[in-house]
Amino acid sequence: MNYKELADLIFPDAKEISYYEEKYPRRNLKEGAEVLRVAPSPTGNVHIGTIYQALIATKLTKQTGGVFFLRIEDTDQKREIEGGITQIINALKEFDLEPDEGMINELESKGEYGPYRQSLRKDIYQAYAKYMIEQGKAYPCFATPEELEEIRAKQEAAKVRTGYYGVWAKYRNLSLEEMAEKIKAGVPYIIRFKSNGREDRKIKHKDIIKGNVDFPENDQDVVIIKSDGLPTYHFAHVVDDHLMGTTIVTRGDEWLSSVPLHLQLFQEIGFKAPRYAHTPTLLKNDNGNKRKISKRKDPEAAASYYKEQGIPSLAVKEYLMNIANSSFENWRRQNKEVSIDDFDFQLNKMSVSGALFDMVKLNDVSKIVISRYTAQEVYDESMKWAQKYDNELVEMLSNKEYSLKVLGIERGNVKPRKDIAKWSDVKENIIYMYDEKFMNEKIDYPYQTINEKEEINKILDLYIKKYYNENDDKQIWFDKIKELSGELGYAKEVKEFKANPEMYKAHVGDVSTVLRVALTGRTNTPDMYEIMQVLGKDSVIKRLKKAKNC
RNA sequence: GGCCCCUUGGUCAAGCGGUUAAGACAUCGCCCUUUCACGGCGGAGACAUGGGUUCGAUUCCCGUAGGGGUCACCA
Repeated sequence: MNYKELADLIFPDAKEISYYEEKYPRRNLKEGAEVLRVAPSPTGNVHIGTIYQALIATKLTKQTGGVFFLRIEDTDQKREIEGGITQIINALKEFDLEPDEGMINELESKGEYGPYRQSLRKDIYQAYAKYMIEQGKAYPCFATPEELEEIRAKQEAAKVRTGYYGVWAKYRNLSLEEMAEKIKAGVPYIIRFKSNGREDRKIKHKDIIKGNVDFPENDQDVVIIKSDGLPTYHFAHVVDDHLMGTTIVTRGDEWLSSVPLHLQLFQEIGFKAPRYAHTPTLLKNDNGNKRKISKRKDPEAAASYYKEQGIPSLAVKEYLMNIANSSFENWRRQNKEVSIDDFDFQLNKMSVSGALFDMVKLNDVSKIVISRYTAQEVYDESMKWAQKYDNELVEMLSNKEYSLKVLGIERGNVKPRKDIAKWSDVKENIIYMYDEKFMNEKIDYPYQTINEKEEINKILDLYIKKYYNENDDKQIWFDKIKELSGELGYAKEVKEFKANPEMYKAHVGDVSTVLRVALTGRTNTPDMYEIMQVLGKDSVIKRLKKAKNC
């Protein structure tokens, strides 16, 4: 019995690896072009970290003329959920991060290096596992879960490292005949890597983000093919990223500690290893402690959360880009109108430590992003959001022509309004502009300085009868409010009032506030002149009268 | 516990042996001839800690503390 015969016994039908090496030739890309991928598992809610990785990958591949592909890592069938792949694809689409290659639905893919779904690549992994066995670099292991548990218990008692390595690897040194015999007898087994590493030797790794990191060599005989015939992550990573021509592996830094294993695997199987970039984890503040954003506990971990909240995906992307390269912020301020694609992203400028995901800052980014939208865009996006989450808003917006005017207030000028951070803010921001809402509601008018009913009515009356004219331009309109103020004993200028407070009842600002509150039911609104223009004469009069009669 | 990573204001962060230690968000004050949202100006606020190395350390080295990750037939 030799290695070849053992390999044939275990994988009788597996092809030679030369078949796959020819089928998936090295990519022919121009110098400097990078190939990156995002490789999520279809386990449910898409994690915001996946979006983060995809953002980085698209930036880098677009900048270098490379390829960005999506690979589905579904080798753990227990954790898989139905429709998981579709969710991932849709999430990437939502954020406008569509891959050049990869799965396009649950079963099909585009690109020459597929399948891009690991469970569909079983024969490929087995061919390479067979090759490893032929080389004497992998072997069948017959340890049962109980045996493994026993080994662990002994190791813990002896206070040594746990794991399947060295003298603890009890099936590693079985003779080939013994192995064959057990297999023929039907004893269950899995395939393990036969590590030649030594824990007392160091390997050096240069990570694009983390820099130089030294580790002890890997000496664990890790499982490469599980009992269901599918590979573990480690083996799939090595085979796939080799075959698919990945040049830079970006992944969360929870993977950093398996770099020694992966490098060793690449070397032993005879592939050139990719470069690695381990990205810092997105953290959140949990009662004063930082911790990883968790899919289970934190709603904001789900990529879908932002859509539900009505935060534009572009805002999320800009925020993430901010975390990735802090110079983005400065660049953005100087390049307000151009696409995020034009920003020159640098992997090696990423921070090495994890960043707290800051919703407040996201909010700010989002306000700026939305402030650049036209009224039409705000309308379309709000409507799209409302149709899913807020019927009342749909109802309001269905008066399109009017809504466009409302949303257009103080928009599109040099200093656009920045009061909407998410589409769910829209309703509250504009609801008072709709007569069918405003006129039928009981309004608590929050008058400020001037708050006696009689005085208020005097102002409103005089304004309606003598001063209000819907055709006035802004200057005249305001001059009239000043005159009205003067007529009733209020200072026409605030400064004037401050200089001689005893001479006046109050000032023009206070009078304006009365009008504002009467008109809108609130003290804080956008520019009152524009509001009155949008409302139109009938509505203005109606509203002032309603306030009077309250 | 072993191994590995990290540590600049409340948060994100520039910095890469000599700086008045940038900037953004948040916060506070003032201004922007009516509020708000903007915008402008300004304030408060930081190099975890102890040793080295050096003429000089936020920056380099070592220790300590704190935080994080990882040690599966999960990824």
